[in-house]
Amino acid sequence: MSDFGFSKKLRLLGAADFQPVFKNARYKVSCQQLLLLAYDSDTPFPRLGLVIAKKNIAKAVQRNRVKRILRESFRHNQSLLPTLDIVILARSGLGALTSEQIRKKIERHWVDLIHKAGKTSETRDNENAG
RNA sequence: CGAGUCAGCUGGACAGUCGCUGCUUUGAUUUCUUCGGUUUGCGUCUCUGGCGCAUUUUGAGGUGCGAGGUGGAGGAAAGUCCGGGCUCCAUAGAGCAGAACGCCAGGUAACGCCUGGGAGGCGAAAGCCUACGGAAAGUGCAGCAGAGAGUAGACCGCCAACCCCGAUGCAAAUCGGGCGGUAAGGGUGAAAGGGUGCGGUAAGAGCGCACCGCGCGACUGGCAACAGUUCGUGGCACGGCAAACCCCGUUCGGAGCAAGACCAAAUAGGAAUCCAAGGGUGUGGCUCGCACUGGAUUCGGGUAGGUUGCUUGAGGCUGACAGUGAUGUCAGUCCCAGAUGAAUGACUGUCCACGACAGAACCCGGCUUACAGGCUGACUCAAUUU
RNA sequence: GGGUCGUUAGCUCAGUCGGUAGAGCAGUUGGCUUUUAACCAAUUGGUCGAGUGUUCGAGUCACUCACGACCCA
Repeated sequence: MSDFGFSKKLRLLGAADFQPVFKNARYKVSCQQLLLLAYDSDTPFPRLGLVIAKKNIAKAVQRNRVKRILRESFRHNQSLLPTLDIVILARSGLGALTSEQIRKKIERHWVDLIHKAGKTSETRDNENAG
């Protein structure tokens, strides 16, 4: 397996994978058009799930475009990410942005997520040690 | 040249790197799993053998993994407006109700679609548009305005012949009034009960006649709708609205792949058979019919999730033949998305006309709506310009 | 994906059989009251979601489109 693949192992499949992330969303990163939720994964690699509601992005072409950009960005940056189950929710207005704008937004969110996960894991390690 | 009409095609191209997914070939025999053989041991029985359990080894297949090959959104995939296939409800049947359609003929699996023809309308033409059956079966509707709105109607106007009264007059007659006559003109309205002309008359009027229009009948042509420089006949009797009810003809059972089938954690709400009642439910109502609720007896049911349905089909392409055409028949050839938290993309480079609307979700046939541009063919030409 | 329904004043809703679109609340003005609220009176405000058609005339009838809501494993 290369460092840039995106097989079914790296996706969240079914409600069983999604529910823990929604219920105990330890890490949250958001902006006006995007919301990222994440929780520690059971697997030794990060996993991605997308929730793109028809209500928020009406046209199928726009929904497909957004999903492709988000998946592609995850695929390229997966080796940098901590081992989390990540759910990305689209909010209304995302479909109006250009592909370049969405790519920049999600890359900024990856960085934020790495920082947050790093800090909390440190504090947790300290608690465990003490 | 330019303007326009119709029909059809196309919907950025090429190269490299990375990525997703179906199918297929192949590798390693690492994960899980199904079926079969083999070795050894134990148990058991109807004991030269069979069966069961464990174990050894091996073959075939599935699944996951690696590598290679190959396929991977649309003309509208959309809206869900119609029609089918398919699936379940009884095998989808009978009557009523309801709905849809509606010039004629043909095509089709079927249609509200398509083709050809007719009629009416628009245009200079090519051509385009039309829910286009019946108002001489019935019931209705038409506010306001207007005298009158449907087997008509005297507001203004026109007339004063006939009849009656009065005045003048010898009388003829004239004037005024009454009883009236009149649908040509004005006015109202969306709509006022054929049109034009001549005759006729007190003034008028299909009252009469001619022509036009209309109705009915015949004849001719056409499968028919319908048409006619045809003939006869009727003074016209028959105004509009059925996207008002309705009548006539034709068609239609209901629901949908989230249909349905299979495997099945959890949980216990059960399932099958028999019996009684005819209340409740079912994908519109009633009848028939089916299932459930109730009681008894006997043992298995099926939510999350998964698998399947799932792509070879009224299929595409090419040719021949039949037909004005839609289309059909025959022959050859091809396999052309099948995802399921949901694939067909990202980046880089080059080129040009600098890329619109937009993403399959069971599958087809249509219709409708959205759409940057580009290409091809056929046809028309009034005015203007050359 | 499939099915069902809705759109009328700033808001919540009427509008039967086609004939000049109403009610309540809100707003504005005036009155009452020392003032506000309440009350009383008057008044403003509508391309009837968009377009096309039928009709003399459409909120209403028909068709096309847009937007919104709900249901089905």
